[in-house]
Amino acid sequence: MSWQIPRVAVAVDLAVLTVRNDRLQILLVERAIKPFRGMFALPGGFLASKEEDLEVAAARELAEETGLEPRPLHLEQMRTYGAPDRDPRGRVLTVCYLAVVPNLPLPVPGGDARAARWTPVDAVLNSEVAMAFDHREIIADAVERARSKLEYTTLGAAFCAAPFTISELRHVYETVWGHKLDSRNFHRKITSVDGFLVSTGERTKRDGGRPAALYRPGGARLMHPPILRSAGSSPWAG
Amino acid sequence: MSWQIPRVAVAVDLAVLTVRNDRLQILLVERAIKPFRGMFALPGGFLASKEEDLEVAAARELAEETGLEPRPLHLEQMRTYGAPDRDPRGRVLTVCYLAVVPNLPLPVPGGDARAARWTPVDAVLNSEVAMAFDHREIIADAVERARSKLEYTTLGAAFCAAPFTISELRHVYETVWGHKLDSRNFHRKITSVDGFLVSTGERTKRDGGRPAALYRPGGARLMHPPILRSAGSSPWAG
DNA sequence: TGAATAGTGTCTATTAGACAATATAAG
DNA sequence: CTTATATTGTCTAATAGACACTATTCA
Repeated sequence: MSWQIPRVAVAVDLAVLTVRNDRLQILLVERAIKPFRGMFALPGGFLASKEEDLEVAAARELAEETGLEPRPLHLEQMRTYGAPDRDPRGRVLTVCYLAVVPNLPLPVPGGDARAARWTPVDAVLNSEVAMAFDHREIIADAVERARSKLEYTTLGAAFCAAPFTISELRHVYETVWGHKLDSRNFHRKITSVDGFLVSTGERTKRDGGRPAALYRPGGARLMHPPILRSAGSSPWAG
Repeated sequence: MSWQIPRVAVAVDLAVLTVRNDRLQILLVERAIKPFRGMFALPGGFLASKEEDLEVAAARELAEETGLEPRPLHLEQMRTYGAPDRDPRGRVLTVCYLAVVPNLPLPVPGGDARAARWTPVDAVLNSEVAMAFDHREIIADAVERARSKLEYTTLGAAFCAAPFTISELRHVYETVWGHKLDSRNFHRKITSVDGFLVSTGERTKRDGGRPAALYRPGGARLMHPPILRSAGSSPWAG
């Protein structure tokens, strides 16, 4: 079976999203080598060996390129990009993964990690950042996937470091969707979804204002019925 | 860039779904060659050349293996499967596509087409059919994807040959979801979604019963708000 | 006390689901 | 007419969204 079958290089790329400074941001690396040198790209790389599993490669790249540990709360395969001309070096298929992480300290360049930086997705989608390959379209897909999944899954919790408050979770929704939500209706809705949040019994110590209850993610992955983003929202002011 | 990068064989597989004889069915081919010979598999195959686009390969395989023409109303990339041991011949990555087609005449084997047959997905998922590779899991993913997409997209129309009636569309929903829907509420809901259906002005000639209005698919791809499958349904009797 | 944030209660417009009633065909 | 299917209408329970109000902290 190995005679005339074409074999292609396979890469794994990561769209790592977080909410940081009131903006949805994505982790980018500056390319140090030739095609698109000096431009920005998604962290990723070729399979380490012919036997490496895709998910393993994705987790490895995330750690290698960014120093991010422990593993993200959420890592899912998104889509495979395979246009014949997407890489000037030749045919490269890239299997893209969507990762969602809390607002972590910026990884320090050096060592194994390349220079990785958080960049607001708006800047990328508005073409204010020079992107390598077809990575701008990939990022657009990733953002839309994340926005959509907030509606009907518990993905939002993956943006929050546990334990977190309902306000923090709402802030994630508002930032990713780009518009304000009513805090009281959001509170009622979220707490009514079975298995989304588990109360820790603890409360925040605030500097003014009533302390908020702290939660960690529950086991539920799907939210039913969903929170739909289109209806009943005020325009974003932040 | 071509020195130590591992290169792998890339295949494209198709999960082609239709509604036929009141059941959700999938197109399978019987394997004529060695790994898993005599077992059933999804139609598909390796990239024809190192330059072939993935979507093009998917469309080509569909025509080649099944004789199905013209192209399906719906063809979308679903997921890439890449477990290192999923193919005993060596590392093979398969990019899977979900296709949805109307109830077409069974393709005739012979010529370019291999022996392809429609098989109820229940039989596959209940392990009543011997499946090659990891194709049973792929089919489970495809079925879940289709069930889910009926909720919030206009995918259901892709199961119907235009022009079609609202009853035919409802029958698709009932068959894919496995439970009855209220015909009157369904009618009201579907016709209220802007761009889902376009009336042709024609009506069916029935053999008893009021003639039904005929529609063709509108341009809309998303349905908002969605029709959720969990709520308010009577158990399936057919 | 006042400012700030968390959380609960209430009202209303909309929607989903059950189901009655009417419309239009074939025998 | 009866049977069969399509389509419209009506009622009701549940839900989403707006928003008043209470609760609990800090200064």
